[in-house]
Amino acid sequence: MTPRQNRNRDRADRGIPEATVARLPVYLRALHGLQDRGVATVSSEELATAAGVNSAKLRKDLSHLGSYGTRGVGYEVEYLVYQISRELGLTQDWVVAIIGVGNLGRALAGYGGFASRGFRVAGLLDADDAIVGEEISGMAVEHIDRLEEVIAERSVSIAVIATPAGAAQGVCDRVVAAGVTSVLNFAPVVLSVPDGVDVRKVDLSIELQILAFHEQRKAGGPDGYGDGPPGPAHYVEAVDA
Amino acid sequence: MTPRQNRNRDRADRGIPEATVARLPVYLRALHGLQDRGVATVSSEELATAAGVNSAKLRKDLSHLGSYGTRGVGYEVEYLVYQISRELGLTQDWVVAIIGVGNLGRALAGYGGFASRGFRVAGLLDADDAIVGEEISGMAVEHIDRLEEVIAERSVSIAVIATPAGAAQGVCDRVVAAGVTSVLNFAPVVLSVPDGVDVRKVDLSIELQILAFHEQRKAGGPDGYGDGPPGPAHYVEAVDA
DNA sequence: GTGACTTTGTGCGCGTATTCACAAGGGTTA
DNA sequence: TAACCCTTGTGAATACGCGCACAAAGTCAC
Ligand SMILES: NC(=O)c1ccc[n+]([C@@H]2O[C@H](COP(=O)([O-])OP(=O)(O)OC[C@H]3O[C@@H](n4cnc5c(N)ncnc54)[C@H](O)[C@@H]3O)[C@@H](O)[C@H]2O)c1
Ligand SMILES: NC(=O)c1ccc[n+]([C@@H]2O[C@H](COP(=O)([O-])OP(=O)(O)OC[C@H]3O[C@@H](n4cnc5c(N)ncnc54)[C@H](O)[C@@H]3O)[C@@H](O)[C@H]2O)c1
Repeated sequence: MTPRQNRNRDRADRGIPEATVARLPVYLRALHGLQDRGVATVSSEELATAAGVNSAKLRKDLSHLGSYGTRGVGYEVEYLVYQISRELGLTQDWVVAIIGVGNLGRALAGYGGFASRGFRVAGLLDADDAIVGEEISGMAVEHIDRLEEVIAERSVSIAVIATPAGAAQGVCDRVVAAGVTSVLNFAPVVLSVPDGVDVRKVDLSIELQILAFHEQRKAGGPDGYGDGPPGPAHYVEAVDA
Repeated sequence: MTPRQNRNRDRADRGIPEATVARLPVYLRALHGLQDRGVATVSSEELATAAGVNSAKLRKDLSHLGSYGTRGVGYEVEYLVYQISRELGLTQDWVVAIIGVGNLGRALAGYGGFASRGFRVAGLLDADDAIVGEEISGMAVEHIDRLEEVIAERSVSIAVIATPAGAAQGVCDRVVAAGVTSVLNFAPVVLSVPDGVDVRKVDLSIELQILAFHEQRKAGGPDGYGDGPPGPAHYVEAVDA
């Protein structure tokens, strides 16, 4: 009603639900797809379908950033892209270092999906002298001893850990000590970090196990095979008697 | 109280919360670590710490599988490993096919963490003739044209999609048509599948964007920089007037 | 055998997330 | 200008997950 429309970010302030934050990148991706197809305006229904969510959820998510839609019309794609990008912090570049340049590390190093979202890989570090010096995707692998220097000199703000599990906590402690407060961990270990540091993990093995659980259910469930657990003798008490 | 202890899986039947299922693999990993160190018994407190969760949550999670602890003592590591493995369906092997053998696909192909959990990679498929025939980790890459045969002949039950985004939905449709009901997707697209098919996605870019969001918050939030959006002219209405 | 001690299993209250359903708001057309 | 249509933004209801706190249940020492 007020002629002077309230400034941007109306209720955006603090407190966007974590579940919403996790979906914003999905909306953003869908919006980029619409942009590429030259679509200028999109309804919550269409965008929700493209993002694979319920349209009410989409609207509520977007409402957390402010009132950026037009009733009766929908959302302006370009504007929404900008607002979500800003909210996620993608209007600036983020400097990433990848630690552990093995099978996975080098796949990550060459991945184009990083740069296109404003994540700039500024360092590849490894402990193996046979790998140090090697050039991967136009960048030389450096020795892990230089970790602290690299982080400080290049203002690394996100560390990607792709070392074996045993080395991950040690590496994590070092990057945190060096001032990094965001870590993406691929090693199958629970990293412990001080308050104020965010860790996100990607664990393939866990994903497969979750799939296996559901797959088993579809196939008839764990009740499907009649014989009890083939465990050691002292477990029989739990079976019957 | 009943002398005849109720059969295994007391309330295990149907209905283990999804959140619990997602944590069981973490507990399992922690338990394997304890096994390697020769620990025979563990309390919920210890295991919870190792798994990075609250001990009450751990106990409640385990209670969904049945009453497998001993009050005053804790849980027998070996027995718990077996029960969780059984619940997750890891007492049998699962046959996996990896589709798209690029940077990421070949990292996955050589990953030892699969086999150690009972996931057997039985096929590597790609559309690029330059890659087909190549041997990776002791397995020859096959042409995507043979997808349906491979799935049928080797009883593939889990498909891992590591193709470019544009090809993912097409590949997904084919594996689903071929009878696969579990898909792990690395391509940055929302896959649409019929009911009864489970899709889990791993999206690095999303993880980084979530980290960026929190990183930005720590640095002072989106209110940190005073100038309004540098957007096109027709957005100024939303800025002020 | 008994009592003290330890740890499980869970009832309960709380906060968060999801979904429905609709009034309010803006565009559009005659 | 006015009536109509479409879509947003959100109140309210529901479902879900989390963690505290404690009684029940078992062990262990003596
Ligand atoms: N390859 C996959 O597909 C895959 C999948 C899921 C999880 N992972 C996990 O990702 C991690 C890396 O996997 P990978 O297959 O690339 O392993 P890898 O053995 O090929 O590579 C690990 C690299 O880390 C380096 N490294 C070891 N200790 C280090 C240290 N202290 N500092 C710096 N670098 C160090 C090694 O020299 C090696 O180059 C592992 O924890 C693995 O469990 C891998
Ligand atoms: N590399 C990474 O670190 C990384 C990280 C996150 C996500 N991803 C995603 O994973 C996917 C694969 O990434 P990548 O870096 O390995 O890409 P890539 O280009 O190196 O490999 C893709 C492979 O898929 C094959 N392919 C293309 N169309 C196919 C089809 N219809 N059927 C079968 N195979 C086909 C190509 O021949 C190629 O070998 C992409 O969607 C990418 O966005 C990759």
